[in-house]
Amino acid sequence: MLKTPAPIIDPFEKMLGYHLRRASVAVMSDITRALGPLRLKPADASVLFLIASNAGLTQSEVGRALGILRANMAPLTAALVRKGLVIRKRVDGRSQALRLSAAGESVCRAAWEATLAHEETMFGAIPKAARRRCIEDLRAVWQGRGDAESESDQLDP
Amino acid sequence: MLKTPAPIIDPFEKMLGYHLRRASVAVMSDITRALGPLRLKPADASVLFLIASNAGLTQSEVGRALGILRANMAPLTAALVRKGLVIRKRVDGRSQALRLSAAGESVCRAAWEATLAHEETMFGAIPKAARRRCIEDLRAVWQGRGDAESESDQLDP
DNA sequence: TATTGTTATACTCTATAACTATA
DNA sequence: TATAGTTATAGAGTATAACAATA
Repeated sequence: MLKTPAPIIDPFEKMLGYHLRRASVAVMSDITRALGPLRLKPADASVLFLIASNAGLTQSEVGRALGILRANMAPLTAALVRKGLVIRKRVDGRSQALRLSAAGESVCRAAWEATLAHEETMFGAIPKAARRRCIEDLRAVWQGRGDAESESDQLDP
Repeated sequence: MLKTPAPIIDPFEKMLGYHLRRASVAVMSDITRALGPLRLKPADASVLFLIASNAGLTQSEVGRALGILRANMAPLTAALVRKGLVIRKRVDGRSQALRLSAAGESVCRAAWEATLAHEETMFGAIPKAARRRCIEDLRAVWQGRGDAESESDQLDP
């Protein structure tokens, strides 16, 4: 008889929170890798995607929609401007409207392709209908205010 | 006519990865709050849960099962031992078998209750069957090796 | 030669506080 | 008085490298 290592009992078998966390870590790791060649981090790409769909949003509005604090939006946005991907325009004396430059549009399209490919890599095995249901359930989870830090202004209000 | 702020278009509507991330952040925030009174962080609780179900696992085995690096398991375990929740026993000259102390059992039970309550708070609106399917899909996502760092030894092999 | 446990350390993310200038 | 943007900084969490002791 071969001494096989005792199988580990999994106490997390029925915990959605645990699997959510592990999956999120794996997904973040893969999307980071996928965006690497474009010199974008996931947060950068999310900002590009959002202002591509909503030209003219201010920095604060973008931050609120994405759950990124103003204090962290400042250097993030500054870096995108410095790279020539995003254009800032004072609209109000204190607010900055954001839009993509031509280069930004191009990089944004590439990032979008990479993201779609990444989604297929990670979730391709999940039937589309199940994926859609999962998305709606998860949206309810994070929009349902388990959050404290949200100042009440998010996507899809 | 009242000037209503233009509704924001959501480019992440069909992205499972994005919703996974947002939900995970909300869930981590809430479980951190729920475990706070027990002076446990989520990683601490996950270690307690695992060795409660598998007394005698070594530090490295626990780390591999939970996706925590050996280098980070060392101070984490040391803190649990210092608090009197976990007992270390040299089993091999280099390996340490871990088990819960009586106090550890008690705190672990309380943490388990808190976690179940947290799961109901966060996911109570999702029907059990859908929750179960979601868990299985997510398990496949993170066990499916989108991961690089995993040294191939995880729960439920 | 590979593994365990450990220390030290670096890096990224996220959070808080404080400030200014506008509204 | 509240908001936008900014800076500085602190704190988690996670990562790598190196080492001693053991298998």
